[in-house]
Amino acid sequence: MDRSLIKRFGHFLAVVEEGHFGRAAARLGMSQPPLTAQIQLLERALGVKLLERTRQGARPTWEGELLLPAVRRLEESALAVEALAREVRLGKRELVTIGCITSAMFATLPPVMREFRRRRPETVIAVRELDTSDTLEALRRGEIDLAFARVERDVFPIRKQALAPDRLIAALPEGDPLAALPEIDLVMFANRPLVMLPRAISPAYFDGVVTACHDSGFAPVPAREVNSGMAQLALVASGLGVALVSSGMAAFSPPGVAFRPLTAPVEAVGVAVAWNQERESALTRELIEIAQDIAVRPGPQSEIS
Amino acid sequence: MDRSLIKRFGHFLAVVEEGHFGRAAARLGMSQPPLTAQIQLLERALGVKLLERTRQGARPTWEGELLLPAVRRLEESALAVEALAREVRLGKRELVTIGCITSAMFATLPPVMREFRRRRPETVIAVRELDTSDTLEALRRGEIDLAFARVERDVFPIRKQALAPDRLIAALPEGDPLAALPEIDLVMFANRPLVMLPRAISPAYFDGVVTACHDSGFAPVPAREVNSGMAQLALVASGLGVALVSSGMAAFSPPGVAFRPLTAPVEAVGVAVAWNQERESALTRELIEIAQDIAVRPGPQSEIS
DNA sequence: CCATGGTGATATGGAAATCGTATCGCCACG
DNA sequence: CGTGGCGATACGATTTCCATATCACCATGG
Repeated sequence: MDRSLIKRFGHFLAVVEEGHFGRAAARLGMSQPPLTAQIQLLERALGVKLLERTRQGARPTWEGELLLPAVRRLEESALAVEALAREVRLGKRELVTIGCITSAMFATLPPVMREFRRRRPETVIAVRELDTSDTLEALRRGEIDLAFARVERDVFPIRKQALAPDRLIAALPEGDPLAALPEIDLVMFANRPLVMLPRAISPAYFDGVVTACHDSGFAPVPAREVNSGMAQLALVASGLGVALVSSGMAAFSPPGVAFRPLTAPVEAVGVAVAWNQERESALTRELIEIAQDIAVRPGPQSEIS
Repeated sequence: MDRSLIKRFGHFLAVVEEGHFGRAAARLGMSQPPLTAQIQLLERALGVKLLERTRQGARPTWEGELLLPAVRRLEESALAVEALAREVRLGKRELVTIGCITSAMFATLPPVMREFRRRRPETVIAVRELDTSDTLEALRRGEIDLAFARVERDVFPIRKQALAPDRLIAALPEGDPLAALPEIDLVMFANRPLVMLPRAISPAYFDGVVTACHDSGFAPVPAREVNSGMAQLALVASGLGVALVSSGMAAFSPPGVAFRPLTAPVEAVGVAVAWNQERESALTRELIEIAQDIAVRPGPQSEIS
């Protein structure tokens, strides 16, 4: 979208709230004719008639009503940015914060935490469950010091160290005929709705799934998008589709979901330890070392059985 | 805020993502000098320096980093409006968005989803995993239409209908001596570090835990705080403490965690269905009715066995 | 030490966008 | 039927934003 339009959504909101072009114009500190013109430009750009002009003033059309909540959220987002900028304009304890994706929560994280606590019992560790893209963002901002996530490559200033390879497995609703099989040929998913995480959350996961499907000769049929691995499995449990998930998710054994290996194993980007090289500290270096040591010689806890 | 600024946030994002004014300008279809000028105007308007210019390019300042999440949300809001306008232009599609806390993801949600899908197969349902406080916020903002969360009471405009009572159970690291017991007397937790969710995330949970401990004659010894139920269990699995969790969390069977009932049952605020009465629709009313019907006569899926 | 190249910044003129003002078209209402 | 109030059109003025030319600075390599 041409971002110039965003300004005009403010105009649209003003007219809706006032129910009158003249009063809305006054509120916006402009005269009525250019306001009319701006609204007309907006309607042309969107290809949607937003306002019904009547002798008694203006009110939103049905289409305008549908857009209103989203336009209000846009307005609220703008106000939130403004408020935050004001706060920023107008200010850390020996604490390490680790961000961790859900699928690594019980395989990668616990052994690292135990070893670190053994070495430095006095250091406080906070854990935040985040998705991969959120971990990158949080690392950049310094909200977390370290992350266990599916980071594919270094992106300055974020560095990563791969810990172990991973693979995708199939998740189906219990009772699904395919669940009777010991393993799944991916081509069986060709006509099934596939519940996926958006690419923005984990590009490595998303691209891996799309590639695997294409390699099996079909394009994935996207079902609903969700915002977390748990929501993804919940939709599978609800019978709304099947999914490809990283093997770590099987650790949760959620009710209503059956996991099956794929006949032709599909590699996935494994969990890596990631950190911000511009915010490196002795603590983070030590945690990285521990994570690497544990990856080299895994204990029983880090294996799926 | 002058809404003209919003356009410039897009410029800011482009520079952050490219790390280079020239490449960002190319991406935005403009030349580099006016982009520099626009960013400068934005910085002056906000009174905040957003970018650090170096010989290697540009990267966000600390203040810029702090604003980034809000700016990204603004961008997402703009994209959402655009996408919705496109959908509206092409013909209406019915969509319902449900927010759900993790512990209700596999007990409360799936039967409701199945029944709703049976009745209205053409309606699209989106699911978002959120914590209780986030669901209230999302309901107010209209980002979700309905929520399954531990909402204790109505807070205008949010209404809630309790679905079923719940209780707290003990979560201990496997191998912990107490895990050998069939049930736990809560007083045994008196000197153990207790991993808890912050009160902001779920006041009902937090107050329930504190009350239960006091009723057993001790004050809880707080261990680390976490941002999600999964992170909470991960810390338990890591041996960093014990926890009291809602019975729904046992559904996950995470490795390294043993669940035990409490000798004296402790009631917890149960999952409720919540909605925004100012945004009620036929679809949300139907979902509420389904949830209530299922709560009155639960099927096998909604019980912990 | 110095020349060079690449970064963002400044200067300038022109095009495009947006505005205010004047006025129009339409029609519900008295 | 006249009138007044609504939004729309027309037009010139002003502001905004752009491309281009060039500059200032400095890390880098010879």
